[in-house]
Amino acid sequence: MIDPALIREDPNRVRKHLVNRRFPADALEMFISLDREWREELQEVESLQHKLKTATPKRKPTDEEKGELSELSDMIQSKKRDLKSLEQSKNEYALSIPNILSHDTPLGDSDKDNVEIRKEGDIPTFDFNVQSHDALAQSLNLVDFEKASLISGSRFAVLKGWGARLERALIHFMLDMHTTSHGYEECMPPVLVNSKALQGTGQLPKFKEDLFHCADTDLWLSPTAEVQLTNLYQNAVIPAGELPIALTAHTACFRREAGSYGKDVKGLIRLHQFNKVELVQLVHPDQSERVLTALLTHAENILKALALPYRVVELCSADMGFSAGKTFDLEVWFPSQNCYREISSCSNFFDFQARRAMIRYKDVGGAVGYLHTINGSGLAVGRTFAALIENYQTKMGTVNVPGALKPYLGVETLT
RNA sequence: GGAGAGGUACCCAAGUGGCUCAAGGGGACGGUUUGCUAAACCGUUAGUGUUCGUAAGGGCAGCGAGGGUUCGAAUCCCUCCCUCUCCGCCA
Repeated sequence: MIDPALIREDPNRVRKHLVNRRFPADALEMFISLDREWREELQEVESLQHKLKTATPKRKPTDEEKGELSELSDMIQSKKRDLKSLEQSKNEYALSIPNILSHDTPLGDSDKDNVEIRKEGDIPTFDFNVQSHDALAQSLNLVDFEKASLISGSRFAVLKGWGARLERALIHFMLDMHTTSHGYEECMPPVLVNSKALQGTGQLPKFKEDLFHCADTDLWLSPTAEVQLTNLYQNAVIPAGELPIALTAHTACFRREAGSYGKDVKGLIRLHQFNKVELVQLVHPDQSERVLTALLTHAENILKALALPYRVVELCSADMGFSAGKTFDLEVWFPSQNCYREISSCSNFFDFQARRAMIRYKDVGGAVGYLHTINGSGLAVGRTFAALIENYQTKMGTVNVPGALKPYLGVETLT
């Protein structure tokens, strides 16, 4: 949620952000008019409430007094109902307005206008025809898509044998690096979350078609551990001295992928269920810009340790996620596709999520404010798996194990 | 799933319709005393959200959440959530 005071004081600035995002302004305009109406009603109700409070005697009132007070009380009650419904729809619209963009966000119309910041690592050259990761994985018996569709349908995978081992090794390796070298605390949260948590990080109310919902309950399959880790602190007031809070978790993540028919239908790139190691930091507002850079480095360090070529891309105004104010994507090289594909997305949300989830900090002086949240994938495990086997494939159709993973896998080659 | 007991502020806790604009402890903070500490004593401890106001400063809300009854609700009624104990089932 963006600061309602900002909308009241400078609506044009907010309108401009929506234009830059190529985002419709309906919700904003509705909010502005409902908010005005709500505040007028609120003042009236409160002054009537004050009147009732001061006029109510401490002892049994006379019948005459009772009549007057009763009338006043009825009026308050009906006005309160109006106020409540105004407030509800006002809040609904407020929750549907995306975050303000960072001052330095590049402007653009689509993902084509994202800005490449730098490239890292050497793109491997092959003196044979490279195989796609799904062909490789199937020929090496690392994964079985047919069996997965038998039990779960399309866009699921069963990892087997060395495939399962490799996935587990990657998770283990990533968590080890983030906990021992980058200072994150490891967490194992539930993967079922309630709608309040999803609202806190911005998945609800707008994007429920992207989520799996458990029938007859208020439980949803979390699409990213960002939801769990960030919302651990909902309604908290954290002493500034305890910041930053840095958490990492491996979880399964679940996405409907509605509207992505025909996209990445083969392989491990786009599944309904995938593993991800997530990085989340809760920081003092002064620190968020610096911490985003640091967190990006933490994600990059995984790619560097695995010696996978990648590039850093800054998202432009039109491609930015709903809750994010500034985002860097990491894109890893896929030899078979001859292009870079997203493997991590690292964002600064400023106080947007903190406002929704009511996560605040308290300074030594006692001043309370919304803190900033930052998160990123460190990394998407399935995509790392896919990139790894493609980049490390050999002429014989086997896969060399990168040095960093040998302690976890105990073999030099997957055959 | 069945049966019971709970949820009050940083913590413990009193409080079954108006004498409570939530008692009393503990802790924390400030002070008196003191060579220093402790003890004792005195004081502060509702934080927060929201709204009005340039501000100073008002108002309103707030006893797990949401509704209701009432002139008036922590207290009565309804729905829901969470915690604990026992039973059943289960990895």
